[in-house]
Amino acid sequence: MVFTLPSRQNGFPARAIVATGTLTVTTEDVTVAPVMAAHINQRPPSFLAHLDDSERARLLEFAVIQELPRNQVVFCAGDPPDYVYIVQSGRVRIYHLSPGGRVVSLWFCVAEDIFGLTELYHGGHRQVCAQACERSRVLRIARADFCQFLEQTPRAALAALDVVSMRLRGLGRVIEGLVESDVTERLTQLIQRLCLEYGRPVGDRICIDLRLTHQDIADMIGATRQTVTSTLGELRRRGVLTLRERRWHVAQEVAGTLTQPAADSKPANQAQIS
Amino acid sequence: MVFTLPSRQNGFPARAIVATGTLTVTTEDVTVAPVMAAHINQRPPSFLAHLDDSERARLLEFAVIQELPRNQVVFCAGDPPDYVYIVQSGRVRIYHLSPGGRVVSLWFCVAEDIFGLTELYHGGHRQVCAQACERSRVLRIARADFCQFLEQTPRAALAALDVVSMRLRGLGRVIEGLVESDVTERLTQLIQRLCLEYGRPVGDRICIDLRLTHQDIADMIGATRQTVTSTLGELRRRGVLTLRERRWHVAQEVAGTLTQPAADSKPANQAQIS
DNA sequence: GCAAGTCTGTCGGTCGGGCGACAATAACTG
DNA sequence: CAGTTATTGTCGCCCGACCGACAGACTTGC
Repeated sequence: MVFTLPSRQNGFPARAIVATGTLTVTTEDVTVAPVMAAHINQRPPSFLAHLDDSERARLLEFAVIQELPRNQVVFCAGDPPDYVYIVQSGRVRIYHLSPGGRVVSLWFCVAEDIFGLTELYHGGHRQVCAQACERSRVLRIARADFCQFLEQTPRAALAALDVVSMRLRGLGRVIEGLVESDVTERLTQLIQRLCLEYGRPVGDRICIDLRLTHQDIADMIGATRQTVTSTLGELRRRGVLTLRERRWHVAQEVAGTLTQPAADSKPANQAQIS
Repeated sequence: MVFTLPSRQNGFPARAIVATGTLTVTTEDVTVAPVMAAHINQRPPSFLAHLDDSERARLLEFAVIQELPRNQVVFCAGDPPDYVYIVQSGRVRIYHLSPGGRVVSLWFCVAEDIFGLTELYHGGHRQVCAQACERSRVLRIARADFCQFLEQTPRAALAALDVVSMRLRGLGRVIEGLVESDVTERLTQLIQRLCLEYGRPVGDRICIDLRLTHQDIADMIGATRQTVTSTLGELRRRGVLTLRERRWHVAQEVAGTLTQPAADSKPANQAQIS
């Protein structure tokens, strides 16, 4: 059973293995200069990582393992939110399907990430769609069970709050980028974000074990496939990006130019007291 | 002490009283045809509304009342997240200040809304700014106290989760709009959203007790002030909006066109099984 | 291993909307 | 009430990016 989306005739091709050790790099991955190395894998602790062993064991009693073939849709906007999911392996894309048929990727879930909990309470129907980017395995937990677990496990509820907060902050940044920046800048910021969250140091560079098509990237930064292609090409031509042995390298000075995660917001704009 | 932002020389002028009874309409408010009336004030229950009396009382023991003059900045991106706030009266804007000095409004907090909790745990510094749109009163709770309260009060933690989830969904929709729609559409959707969240039935129409400048609106939908002005004017000219006695009226068929809150996502895009 | 399908790369045409500028009106403030 | 400041309304220029189209490279499945 393979799903096909209206906006493109094939399924989603990205199928990297992320955040776990194994990785199969077949075509492209993104690499960054050493200046970034210190910040690599600053990926926030996942939901499961917040729990201790006994809590985790208790939660997993409710769980059912579900195998997802590539491109399998887990749920779709409008579905009743009957389950919560935790990724064991693989990668799941959370996205909107706009009325125009456009895919708008919001974020990816990798190992240990939880998804589907946003609509738990007053959510009504699902607001977003979830689809496996690659062959994946997820744990499925019934909504009622999960709610009960959260009520009995304060730390878990706070963990969930933390995860959702993190995503909220992420989307805020995306909005800021969409409003403020042009495609080149959004693309640069995306590369940096991917480095920080999914980067893995390889020699003096950082490798991202994602295999995203230009269309995937376009869906993430709100651009068209063509623009992404040409912008990527232009960055390469300008020396900002270089493509060697099918791997992307980012020039050091550019990585420096990119805004750092925490301390960037303050300096540029100072409110004046009158 | 009045704050002025670099991007505009004056402060923020919006100063409506919202969601509580009192209202001072001086210039403009938005009104919608009766078709919407059934959905008015579908504003999700606020954080405080989730709590019972004893829980609320216990929380308020930690609280300190803080009066905010108009345009007072509560916190700014980069600040340490030492407090959580609950609005008692007035209105607080949560926004990003982009490197270019642009204001990007994410959402507003009105009576009983909580804000500043997104950075409670792994947030590091504040990611967003908060500023009183008008004279407001907020309750300030120290971070440690609030954390402790959440740990001891599972329902409160879930309430917080619910509130943050709601906002997450909201931002997802905003992103979808930014990617998919042009300014006219985004503006229409904004008006509808405002009707649903802040609308108050007046006669056969619905009144929004917000006083937003075109600039405010532009900051919310990612457009320029000029474009908002002309788009608003064009909608009026096309009969979609009419400005009578300084109040906006939305034609009924247009209100019908607008996507309804819950059941809109399904019909347009159906994934095909291959 | 060949054929079908997918992805990358490139090129004009077109246009929405940003930007600067300026006038007119409305809203505050002393 | 008068002067100042904020807000609305309008215009023209111009650029970034969308859109359609197509060729070549790569991947995948039979």
